[in-house]
Amino acid sequence: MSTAARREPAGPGLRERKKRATRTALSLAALRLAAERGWAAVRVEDIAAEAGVSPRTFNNYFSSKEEAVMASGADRAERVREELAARPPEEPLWDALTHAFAAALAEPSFDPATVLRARLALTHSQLAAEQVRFEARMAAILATEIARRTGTDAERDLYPRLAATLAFTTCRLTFEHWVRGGGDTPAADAVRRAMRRVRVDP
Amino acid sequence: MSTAARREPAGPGLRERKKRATRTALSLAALRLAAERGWAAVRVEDIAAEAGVSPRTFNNYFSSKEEAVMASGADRAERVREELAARPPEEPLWDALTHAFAAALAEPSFDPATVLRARLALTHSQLAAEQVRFEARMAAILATEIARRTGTDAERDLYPRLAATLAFTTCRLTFEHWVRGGGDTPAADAVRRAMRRVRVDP
DNA sequence: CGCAATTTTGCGCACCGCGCATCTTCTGTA
DNA sequence: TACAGAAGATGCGCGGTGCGCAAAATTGCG
Repeated sequence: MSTAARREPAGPGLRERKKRATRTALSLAALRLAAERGWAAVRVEDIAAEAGVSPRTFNNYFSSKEEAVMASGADRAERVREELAARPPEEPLWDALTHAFAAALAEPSFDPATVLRARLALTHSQLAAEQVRFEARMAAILATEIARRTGTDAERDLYPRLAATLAFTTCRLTFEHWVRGGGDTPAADAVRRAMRRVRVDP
Repeated sequence: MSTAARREPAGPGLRERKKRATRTALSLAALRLAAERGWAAVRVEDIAAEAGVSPRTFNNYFSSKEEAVMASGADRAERVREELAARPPEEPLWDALTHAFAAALAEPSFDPATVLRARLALTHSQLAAEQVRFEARMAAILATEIARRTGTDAERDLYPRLAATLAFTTCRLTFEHWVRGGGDTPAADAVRRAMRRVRVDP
């Protein structure tokens, strides 16, 4: 590569990159081990070994293995936020949400890990609970985006959080149903269809 | 009381009654201790002592303190199911759900423990997750009731579970919002208003 | 009363979450 | 480049948890 480093005014340094790498490594390791040998047979020690860090380090990133597994869904949730922000402001909110959630499940970048997480959540309610806990954090972020769009207050008004949470819940239930059904048709279509049947008025 | 025991053909015997008593005692003890000294300062050992049983017995009923706290909401959830079953069959589903959930929060039998659980769930996301896990079980039951009403299949169709879960979620978010706001107006009214803004078509 | 079924309890073990001290690695500056 | 301070990784240890197992206590029934 050329001698001159590119100008990256706020580019994350090595430290930050390593941190992110370790985090995703731990999360994916947890997911892989769970898929291989079953959730009950996965110990924190195993996850740490799989990711090449000490067991103590695991707890610097996650405070439970449940948290570790579900954290790998952050990318998808982040993409929902981006897609929503990219929708035209005059578009009705629920339509925009429908597009955003469907886009996050669209084909080209579809992540098979999402199916694994859904399968695990279906069979282990503790993981399902952790998934919802994770979604609640994402919904809070999405709520601020919704509040900005609709001119409401994410703190004082019920609407933004309600719309965000119901959208997440609809998407999750639809996806679970899609997984249960075998997943032959595109998941995004199923989500679009389900979202159209749900309405949340301001 | 009269010497002759009443005829209770399927009435729960002493054994079953004691079991239920122990279960609710443990659950309420957990809730009381959490309200008194804060969730972090409650150990399983304390809950067991408060309920007058051995620590080992606690785990015969609940596999975590989180589960114990939220289990005391079972009565309310059961009441929702009963109220829904009591609604006229020709009533639109979502209206029936609205009435059922509002009735479960109606004044005369309003249980202050519900507010305590909501407060705890607001400040401790682990408890919120457990609350959702609990609601998921209740939603599955409610879904069969909905399936019967709407002539759908609780297993194969998405609709019953979706409607049940969205109703529970709407009710929970509204109640949390109500608690956050101080809770001066009747909670049932807030739930009714929120439910009217949400629609789930079959 | 006495037996069978069920529940409670004590004990023990593997695992977990995390505070603390220490060591290693990275980053900004001269 | 050299270096000092910052930040992350690691080892250690402790209190707490979840649960299997077997003995003891309690309840139901004839």
